[in-house]
Amino acid sequence: MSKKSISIKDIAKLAGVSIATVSRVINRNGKVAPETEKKILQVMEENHYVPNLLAKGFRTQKFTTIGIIVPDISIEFFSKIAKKVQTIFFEKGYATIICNTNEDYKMERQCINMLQAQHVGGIIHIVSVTTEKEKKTSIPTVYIDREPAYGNTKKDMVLIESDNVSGGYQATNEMIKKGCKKIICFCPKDKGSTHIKRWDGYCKAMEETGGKPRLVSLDNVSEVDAYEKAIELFGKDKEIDGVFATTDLIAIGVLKALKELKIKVPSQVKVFGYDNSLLSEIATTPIATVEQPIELMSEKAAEMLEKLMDGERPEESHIVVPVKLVKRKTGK
Amino acid sequence: MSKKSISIKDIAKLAGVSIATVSRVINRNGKVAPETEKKILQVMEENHYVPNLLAKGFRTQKFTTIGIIVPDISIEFFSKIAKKVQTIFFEKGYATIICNTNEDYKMERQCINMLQAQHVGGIIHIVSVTTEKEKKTSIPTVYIDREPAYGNTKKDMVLIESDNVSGGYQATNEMIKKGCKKIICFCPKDKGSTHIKRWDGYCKAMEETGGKPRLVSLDNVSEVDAYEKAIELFGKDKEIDGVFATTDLIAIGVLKALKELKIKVPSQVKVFGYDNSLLSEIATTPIATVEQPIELMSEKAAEMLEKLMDGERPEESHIVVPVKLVKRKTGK
DNA sequence: TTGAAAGCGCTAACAC
DNA sequence: GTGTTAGCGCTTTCAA
Repeated sequence: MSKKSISIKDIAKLAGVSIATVSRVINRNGKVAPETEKKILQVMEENHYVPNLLAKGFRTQKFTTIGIIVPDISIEFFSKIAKKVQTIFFEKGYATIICNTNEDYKMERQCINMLQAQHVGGIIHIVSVTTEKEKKTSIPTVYIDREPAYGNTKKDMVLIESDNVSGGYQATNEMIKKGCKKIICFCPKDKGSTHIKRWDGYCKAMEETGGKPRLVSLDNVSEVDAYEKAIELFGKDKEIDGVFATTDLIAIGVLKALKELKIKVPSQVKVFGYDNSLLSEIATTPIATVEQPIELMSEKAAEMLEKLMDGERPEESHIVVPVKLVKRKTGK
Repeated sequence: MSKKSISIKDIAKLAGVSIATVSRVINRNGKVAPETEKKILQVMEENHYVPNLLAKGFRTQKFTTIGIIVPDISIEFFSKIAKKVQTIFFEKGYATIICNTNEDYKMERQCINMLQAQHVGGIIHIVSVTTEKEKKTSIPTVYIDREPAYGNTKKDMVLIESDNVSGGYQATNEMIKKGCKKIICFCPKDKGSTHIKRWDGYCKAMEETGGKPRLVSLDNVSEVDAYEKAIELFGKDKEIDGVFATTDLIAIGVLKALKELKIKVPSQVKVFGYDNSLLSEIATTPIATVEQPIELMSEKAAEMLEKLMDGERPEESHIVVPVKLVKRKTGK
């Protein structure tokens, strides 16, 4: 295969110095005579020398690789988190390994093992909905978004999430303010902690205003299921004038059903989604939605992970960042 | 930080054998007495021993990590490629490092350096539009989708792409068959080789049928620019009855403009996008589009990369896979 | 069938 | 300022 890459030893020989001196130049520690340094740098340049990070991490036991585990990289919200986290760590000189679990706990376990074998310094983890109950590694880990199942022992778990309860609450309240009398929540309840929290927020808003929470329970997060259940529901119940969907994709499904039933949005029925995805923005009928501060969440997570990797016990282990309503001006 | 992880030496001591024997068990080579093996396996199990892949790769110079470089992981097409490639290699026991370049050649160069320093065995690379002219590494690399700038020396470059020319051609022809007389192409021409090829396909179809190719040149791939240019164009030219957009997002922008101008799709104007993204599927007016075989492209790429890593010179270094039209039934 | 030992590229402690 | 050297976890000859 491609010729063996050139090592510190080769550089030392070519520059006529010892490997220790070359090492000093690479790491900019210890004293080195200016002309020696210049010479070494020149040789490194000429030979396109790239230090072997494997050997370095191996030697120092300092690992400059970070693992990111997501349930599905092709979902906008997760890919944005991964992108941001990666960018942050890249700037700090870390490599990042992004892993997909496809929402499968077996894949998840394998990912963790693999990351452990690769000796990553830390992990940013968005758990899959089928995640296992026990913590499976001693590698410093920060969870984002979804709450791991073993979360009852909160102390030893760092979680960054947005305020899902508040998101559900605010969205629902906004519709109530706009005059909605009968608001339904479309939610896949067994698809992770976040949906449940959004549902809780919805319930809170409803109950505060004397309304009765109503759930359309979905089997998955596709727009198809939402569409079908919406067709059925709106076919028989003409009083509904608001829908809170716990994610944008669901809102899109509902929207399609409403369009087909010739029910006008938002004049007859208001629809709220969740995530401020590209979808919600560019849908021909744009949908109001709840935006999670992805950048902030990623920054917090990176910050916490760095602390963990430095051996610090963070004072707060559960950070909840605020969400923001995104209203849209729509035609009809 | 987390306690030092347990090494082969610890296992050897606990099992009362030498590290060489443990190594043999791990790698299933060399002869080991059954009971010795059993004992060792038991000790490994009890202590949750995970072999240090860093040390292993370091020692053997066999690297079981693959790098994937994409211009923007938050774009559906790229994230799907990354997901598929990662899944394929995961099953073969490789770890994958996914890197974002944000379409920036400086980031790209850094990514390559980093992957080289991490001693990845191979790279799957979707170049950024600002990519540099020279090949920058001797690591086995397979390009997907976009053609690198130094592609004139095709021999030493492996590229997997879908048939963009044919995609443009087929989409345009489809509209011509449906009776369109004046078809316009919306295309960001300086945004990579793929758009240019789609434009070429469009031109071919137009010229074959005696039509004149017309270009609306976009500054970027956002739907905003497409929207604005469409508003202007359709405001003054009422004869246009077809649009070929070189990506779905652009089609969405055009669609918005048409809706605002109360021009009916597809009865008055037909719109074709590209990529069969979720967007095109669930847009309230679904758009016809061209689908690239993402899975197939990923599989081919993985296959070629494995060959390169094994030191084989592949017989064909430029693979073009076919695309498929996705027509939609629409309301109006 | 098993063990001893060299060495992969690098850093850091120590000697000069 | 610079060189020598041990050793990180592992594989792989070579001997026993």
